[in-house]
Amino acid sequence: MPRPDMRAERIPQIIQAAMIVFARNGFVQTRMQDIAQEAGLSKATLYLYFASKEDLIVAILQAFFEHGFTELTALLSSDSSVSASLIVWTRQRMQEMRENVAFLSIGFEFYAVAARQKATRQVLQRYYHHYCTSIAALLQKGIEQGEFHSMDAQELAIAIVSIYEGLTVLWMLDPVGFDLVGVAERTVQALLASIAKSA
Amino acid sequence: MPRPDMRAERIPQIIQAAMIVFARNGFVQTRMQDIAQEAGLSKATLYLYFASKEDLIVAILQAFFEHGFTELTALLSSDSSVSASLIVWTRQRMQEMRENVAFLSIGFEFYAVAARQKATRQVLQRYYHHYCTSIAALLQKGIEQGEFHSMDAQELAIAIVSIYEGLTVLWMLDPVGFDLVGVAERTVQALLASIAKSA
Amino acid sequence: MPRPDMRAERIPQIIQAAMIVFARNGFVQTRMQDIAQEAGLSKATLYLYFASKEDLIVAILQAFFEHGFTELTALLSSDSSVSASLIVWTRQRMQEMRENVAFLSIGFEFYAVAARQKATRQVLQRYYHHYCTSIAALLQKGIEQGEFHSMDAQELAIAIVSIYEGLTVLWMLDPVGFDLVGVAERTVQALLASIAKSA
Amino acid sequence: MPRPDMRAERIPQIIQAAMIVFARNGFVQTRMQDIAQEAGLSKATLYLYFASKEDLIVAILQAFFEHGFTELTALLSSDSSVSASLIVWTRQRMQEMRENVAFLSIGFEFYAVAARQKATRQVLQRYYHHYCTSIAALLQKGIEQGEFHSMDAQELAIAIVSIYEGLTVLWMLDPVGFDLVGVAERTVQALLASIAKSA
DNA sequence: TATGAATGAGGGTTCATTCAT
DNA sequence: AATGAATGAACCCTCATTCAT
Repeated sequence: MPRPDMRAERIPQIIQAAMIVFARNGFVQTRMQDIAQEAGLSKATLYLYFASKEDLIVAILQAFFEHGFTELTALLSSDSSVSASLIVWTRQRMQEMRENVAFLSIGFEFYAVAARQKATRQVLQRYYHHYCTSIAALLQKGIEQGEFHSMDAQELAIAIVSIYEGLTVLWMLDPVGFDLVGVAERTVQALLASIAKSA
Repeated sequence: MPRPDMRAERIPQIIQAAMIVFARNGFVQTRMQDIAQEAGLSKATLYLYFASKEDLIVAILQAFFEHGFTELTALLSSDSSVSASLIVWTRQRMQEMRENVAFLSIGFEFYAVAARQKATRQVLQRYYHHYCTSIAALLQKGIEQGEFHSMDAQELAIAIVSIYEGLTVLWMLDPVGFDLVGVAERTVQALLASIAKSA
Repeated sequence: MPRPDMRAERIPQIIQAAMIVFARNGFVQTRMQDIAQEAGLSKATLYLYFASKEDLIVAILQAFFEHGFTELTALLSSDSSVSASLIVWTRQRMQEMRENVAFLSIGFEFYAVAARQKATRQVLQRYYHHYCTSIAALLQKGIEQGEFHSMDAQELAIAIVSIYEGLTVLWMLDPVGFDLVGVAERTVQALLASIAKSA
Repeated sequence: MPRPDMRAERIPQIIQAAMIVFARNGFVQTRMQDIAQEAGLSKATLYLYFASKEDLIVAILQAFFEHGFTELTALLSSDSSVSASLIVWTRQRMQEMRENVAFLSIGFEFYAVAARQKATRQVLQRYYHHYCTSIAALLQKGIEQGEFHSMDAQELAIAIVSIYEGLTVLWMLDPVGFDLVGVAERTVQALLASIAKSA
């Protein structure tokens, strides 16, 4: 078993390589050999750091879906209006999608795995639950500050996150068909308008 | 090559069986043997009707993404208001999703394949383009009939379809977390309200 | 089981078709389907006339290597000199090779099978034994008629037949490299000259 | 990809094993499993050294038909008479055939393949062309040294090589029927006698 | 007599994983 | 710590053969 400092160097190197080839060819069609080659290591070396291909996929699952939403919760203490905050968040989020377009296929493949495998589904469920709850907290703040009418904040949060996910799918299919960031912004804007107290 | 009447019987039988096991195990992990067993046929018989596993997947791709939107275009000649029509459509569509939950994973797997493969991407792109265009036509009718303010019908259609897709993802992850049909209806309602003339 | 008259029609039809595709693709690579298609019949029909692919190959083996040498033995009663007879035979035999070039590969494949399988080897052995013996009888006649010196007729016959076989191999490899008939004639001529009594 | 020194060990080992089972069962009927077993390796290991069964057959084709004729060309500078040289060569060649009788079927199978496949045919054609040309050079030397009358050396070379090939076929069919080496020697002797000057 | 339909038994090739060095 | 070498377990696809009609 490699020493900690070696692991700290190799593990991100391998995950990075795996993501590149997984994105290109899918989890199952990607061979350990492909990952090794992309990482500039030998196949056997991968097994020093990950017990199996499955383990490596789990590590990537975590990298994708097990981070917090610090930026989002930070907006809770922002001075801006909630509407403005959410629009900023929407823009940032969509820009991020656009920049990571090369890895979108990995996310979609995780959707497919989640739809059949409980363990993966739970990871994604926690992630999106946390995500929606963070958005809902913002919306709740808007209600409390008199910016919005009273409404089901959790439900609207789900709708907003759904828009992010759904637009990403359509945009992946036809990246020049519409402006991902613009449509997202305007759609969220429209939903917020529907709950805004007459300014 | 089997006769047309035999093909008419076997092909749906095989596609049905394939969808069941593909949904359970994914395209790549599913063995032709599994499909044969599910269909109550021998492996070799599958090859009388489909030249390869690839071909069978393409047939399912078409079953999923190459039908028209006759019900949707029928709404164009409906006497109801466009808003009412769209809500009805939304409800039907989401109920359909709920009923076909067992096959959702196939759809997600096609997203993943589409993100990597141009041919599959083009099929889905055509499908969603047609879908959005059909919705946009309805919205346009609403504008012309004075039901809606003028707006970018295509963009709003994209937003609506995105809501369908995005909500389906979140709901698949947590089917008891929210009411798929209800949230969809109310979210679409809210978007339509934002363009409605004189409420 | 088909009636005799049907068999008399179908069996040559099938053998003919089989020879064409066997010549093109070899025994093992040729599928019963290929033979059926070439014969304009269905696969199952072949089995009405031949119990197995093996049986069909045996039938072709017989067609190739189980006929007599009536023309050759006829030369025994010819008035011509043995030398002249053998030259004529050589010419005819080589012309025949040239005309049946399309089927040469079948003969070579039988050599290969004979080299590994006793049963096939015995068929070919009988054939060539008979062939050499017929030639030897002619040579013997030449000795008795005072045309040739005494010599080992069987051995010279083997040499002559070997020349036929060997030249055919080389000519198949490079049909424009030399004149099959001419070289065969002149070589046999040279061998006969070496045993001719000074005319 | 294994290192050169490992390859140098494994490749001959595999080729040797393949030749043994190919000779016994033919190219197509031989399974990679059979070769692996004969070589004492696993099936998958074969694929570390040969990309396919086809590749392995090509390697054997080369081993059979792509070596030079150094011994033969060496005879060009011999002091012996050309006749004596050719008789020595004939004897050596036939003894070699007798010793490698176990592999004769491979050679015949290559004839069959050559008769159907241009690529293989070209390899054999080059081989025999080179072979005949080397013999012809010897004969030409005999002419120039006054040992032989003028004649078509290339044609006679073809005849001599044909005798080797043809006799091998007949001898394979009936190894006790005649003395391969003796008949070859005496037949070549007879042909040489027919062109010898003043014996 | 003929064949459409079906299938059991394979065979070539791939690949995740292991292990000796 | 790293890897060259090896392999067991699969998996797709093929094909000779059978049989009901």
